[in-house]
Amino acid sequence: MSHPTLEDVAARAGVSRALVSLVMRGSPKVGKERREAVLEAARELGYRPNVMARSLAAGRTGMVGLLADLHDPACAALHDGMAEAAARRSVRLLLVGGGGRPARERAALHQLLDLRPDGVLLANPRSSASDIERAAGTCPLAVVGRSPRSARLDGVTGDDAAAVELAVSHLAALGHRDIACLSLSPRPPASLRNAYAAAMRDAGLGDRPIARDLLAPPAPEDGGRAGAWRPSEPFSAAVAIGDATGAGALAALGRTGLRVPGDVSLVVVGDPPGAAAIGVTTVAPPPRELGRAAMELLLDRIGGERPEEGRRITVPPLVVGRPSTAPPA
Amino acid sequence: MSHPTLEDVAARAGVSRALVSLVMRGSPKVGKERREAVLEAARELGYRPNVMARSLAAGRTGMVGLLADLHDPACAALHDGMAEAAARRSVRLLLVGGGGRPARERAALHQLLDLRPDGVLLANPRSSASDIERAAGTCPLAVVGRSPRSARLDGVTGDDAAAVELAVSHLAALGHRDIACLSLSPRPPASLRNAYAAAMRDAGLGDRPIARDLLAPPAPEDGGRAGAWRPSEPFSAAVAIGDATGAGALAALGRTGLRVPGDVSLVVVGDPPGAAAIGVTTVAPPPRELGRAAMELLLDRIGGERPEEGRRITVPPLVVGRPSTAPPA
DNA sequence: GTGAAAGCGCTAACAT
DNA sequence: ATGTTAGCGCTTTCAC
Repeated sequence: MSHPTLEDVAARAGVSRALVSLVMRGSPKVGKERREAVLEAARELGYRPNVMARSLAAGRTGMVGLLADLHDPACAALHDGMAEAAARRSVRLLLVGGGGRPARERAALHQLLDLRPDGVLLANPRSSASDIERAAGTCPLAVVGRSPRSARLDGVTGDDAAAVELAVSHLAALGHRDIACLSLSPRPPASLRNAYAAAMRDAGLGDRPIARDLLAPPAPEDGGRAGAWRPSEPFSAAVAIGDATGAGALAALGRTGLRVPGDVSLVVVGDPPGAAAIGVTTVAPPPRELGRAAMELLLDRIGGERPEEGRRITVPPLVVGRPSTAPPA
Repeated sequence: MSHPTLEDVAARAGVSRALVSLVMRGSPKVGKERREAVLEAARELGYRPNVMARSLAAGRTGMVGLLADLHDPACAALHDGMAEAAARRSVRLLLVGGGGRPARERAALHQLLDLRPDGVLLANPRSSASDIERAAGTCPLAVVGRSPRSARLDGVTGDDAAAVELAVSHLAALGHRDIACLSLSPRPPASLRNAYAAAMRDAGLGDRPIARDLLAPPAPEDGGRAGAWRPSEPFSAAVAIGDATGAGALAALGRTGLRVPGDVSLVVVGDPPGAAAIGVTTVAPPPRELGRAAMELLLDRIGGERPEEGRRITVPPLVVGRPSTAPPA
């Protein structure tokens, strides 16, 4: 028999279906005698409860859905943290791949909600605020990675400003004094500019404007040849804000004769793909921790807490030291 | 109403439940009039069919489960290929994270099977052959990434020997003549040794033994200082077999004065984490293609095909050229 | 074409 | 402590 049912087990153990159901759910009010008989029969038959049937009857599914982009390298650690927290409360974690594009994510979200999970976790969602709010009307929901737009939603995020400060103080502690700050964004948020300036001040250093690129193009007389790029200002270390900026900074440095970390130390605020492989120091909230916190928020809500205001958790950043940082030459 | 049911829709449209069910499943034998009324009512109510109830009644869930290790960088592309093939047949793809450790994978597999998916895909499974076979007894199953032990199971894999040959011929085409071959494995499979030898012969070159390390330690008189490692044999290019070997080779080259690709070109057979970020040329089967093929195998089986012998698909390797390879100096 | 009736496998009162 | 009875929301014969 490929899929024995509760009834099969009951028949084999010589008891009623309800009794088997109680045993399977570990009810304390079943005699030791019968319990063992039931367990024995179930084992012999290779019985496994049908989650669908159970959910339908119970009105809860016992599972939490995660919508995430598998291409995000932090996704695995995020999932680990969630799985860990879920396991502690014996909740099953199911993943559907959002895949980045909003249209695909929307479809995936629907697919997830159709399963009637007890709750939903959205990792770095790209969906519209209204889609997310509609979903939240359907079942408990928490957002991780970005701040949810609606104030009623629970969310777990990192703290970019704290990360910038930490990056600067890390470099300062290493002995750097000329610490530049890079951002691809044409106008970085004031919070980040302030964080950089404040951290430099705290370290007793003077800040400079946040730049999009610290390397001036080769002078015409150089003939534009590779290797002729030079720093537009002297600096021995740089903080690149954001994954894209980090990648760009590395590429830019690669075009110069500048060695990392020999000539310049580099810290990326964020967690770009391949950071570990490339050996670049990063400052970011540990994704595992983000996941754990989000799952806990969600489980609280599933457990019955229904605060009017969404709760927000901020996970402090951590420095992951890699070979791209060293004391100045 | 948070979750309107079929009945709610029926009431609103003034028809019977069965009629709504037919419409929802796109049956052709419903009058245009009533169909539109039903669709309208469903839309107004925001009706979404309950997958659980539907599966329970229909005896199929319309979903396939994927068990994969999210930490595997190829996982995302694998999933994309599967999702693409699944979407064409309107099957939902659900992921549960195996997480590498066999115990955890075992639990995840059970969790997946408890959902009664129409089929299961195992990506690089570490589970025991007996666990896998037991699972295959439960529902259609296909293995991707490794060859399934049992001959009765469907499987999709790459072709390591072909990849080695392709790597060698790629380097030969670039103009390399001294092409070494590295493997961390103490005794690489004969198929790989032969593939390397054959490819060298085809290129009109002489092969050499596969080595675990091509860099001799510094001679004692050097005082063991970094940068003193030297090639134990002259070579201008190397093929590293396997992710771990690739990482090791890069690290080893990093300890020397040897530049990549200036002094030596490197090709990794496999797809180590961060290969793209690091800029190392790889030769491997495109993971997306592996996923697509596996899903198609599975859907055939779900569709009713039940060949006695498991079917095997081999996806040919592809060269992904990156900066670690260049013509010899 | 349309509706009524019988489950799918399980849980959760409610009896006993 | 154990069995009985209704459903959960849907699909699927089978009559009309």
